[in-house]
Amino acid sequence: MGRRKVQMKRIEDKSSRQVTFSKRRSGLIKKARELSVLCDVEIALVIFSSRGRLYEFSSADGLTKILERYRCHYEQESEASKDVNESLRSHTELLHIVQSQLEEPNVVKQSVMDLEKLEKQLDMALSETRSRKTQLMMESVMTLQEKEKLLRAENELLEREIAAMEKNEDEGNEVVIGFSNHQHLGNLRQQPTLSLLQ
Amino acid sequence: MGRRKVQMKRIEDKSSRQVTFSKRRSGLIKKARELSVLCDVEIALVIFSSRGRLYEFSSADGLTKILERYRCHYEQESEASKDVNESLRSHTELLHIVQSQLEEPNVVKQSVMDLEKLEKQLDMALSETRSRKTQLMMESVMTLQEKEKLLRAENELLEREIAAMEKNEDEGNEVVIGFSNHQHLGNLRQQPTLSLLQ
DNA sequence: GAGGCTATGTATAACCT
DNA sequence: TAGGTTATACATAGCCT
Repeated sequence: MGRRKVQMKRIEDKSSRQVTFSKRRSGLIKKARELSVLCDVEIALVIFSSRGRLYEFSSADGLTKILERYRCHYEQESEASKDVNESLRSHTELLHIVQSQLEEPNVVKQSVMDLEKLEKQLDMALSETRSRKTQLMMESVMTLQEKEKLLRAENELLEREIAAMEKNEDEGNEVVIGFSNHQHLGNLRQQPTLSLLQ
Repeated sequence: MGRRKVQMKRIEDKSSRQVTFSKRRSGLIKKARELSVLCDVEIALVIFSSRGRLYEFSSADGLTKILERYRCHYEQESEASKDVNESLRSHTELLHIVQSQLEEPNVVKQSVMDLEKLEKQLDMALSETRSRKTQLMMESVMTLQEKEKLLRAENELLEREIAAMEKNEDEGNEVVIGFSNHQHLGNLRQQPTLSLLQ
């Protein structure tokens, strides 16, 4: 879109990066606005410059309201909104189902009782997923606490050994404490960091 | 950008609006991604289709960063759950409206649109509460992981000292390795176990 | 409805002031 | 550092399958 094709990687030159940021930012916001107008959809766009300055576009009041909370602490919230959206997705999907049910002409006659039933089912599915997530996290925490305990134990053992060695040093004796098991937790070291929470 | 210049107003034809939405949406997300990469900035883009489906782009940062930044949002939790209750009430109310006006297609459609809006609000409130809980748990996990790291570091240090002592033993030399800092993580021991997850 | 095609309108990279 | 110009690369409107 310019004199030359540009590689899709961070622009190293600070000056051109700044210029590109300024130009493309306004371009992006313009396009966001166009999309929201042309297609009558709600859009929220948040851009944090590397210096922490916030630029945003929002077509919806609701989203603006949420984004306002982000404004006070700048960079913090781009991530948060992602998380929210993630949680949001499943529920939105369910809403979509409800919606399509409502829009189907033959289903319009469906009673609200049925709709409420459907919603209850959807809610159940949701809370199931939610509690599963919670469970995974709890397990992760428990495992980590267990690890901590083991590491502390090992640590204590090692310190005792050192203390014993020091003592023997002082007394001019040989070290007699065995070293056979201060590595008994070695396998722990090989375990990759838990990633249940991604 | 196409065969003809397009007026900046809502596209009335439903079909072309849908097509345009699809095409421009992907274009917008592509550009958002490019901007985040080229200029190394954080971007969050959220798009709700008129049917309530969510599309998003987010230049994601590390988990740790998210947690660090999320702390300031704690106060808003109670507010969020309040919103939830409020929205739930309105939601039920809307369902009743739908029920009472099932015979009138036009009104139903309008109510559905209202419902959709309300659902979105509800959804956001819910998500916020949910993600608040998630954040707390994740923070706990992160803290524990940090602890683990420190303990491992301490452990390694202790083992090195022992190895050094052993070596000196074998060579009949005195122990010369200092013990001044193998306790530098001692304060960690005094910290009570986190109990954020109760 | 999703993809592919092309003519055409836009965005923008490199310059310039 | 910002804003204007121009040559190009890119996005996409209208069509078709």
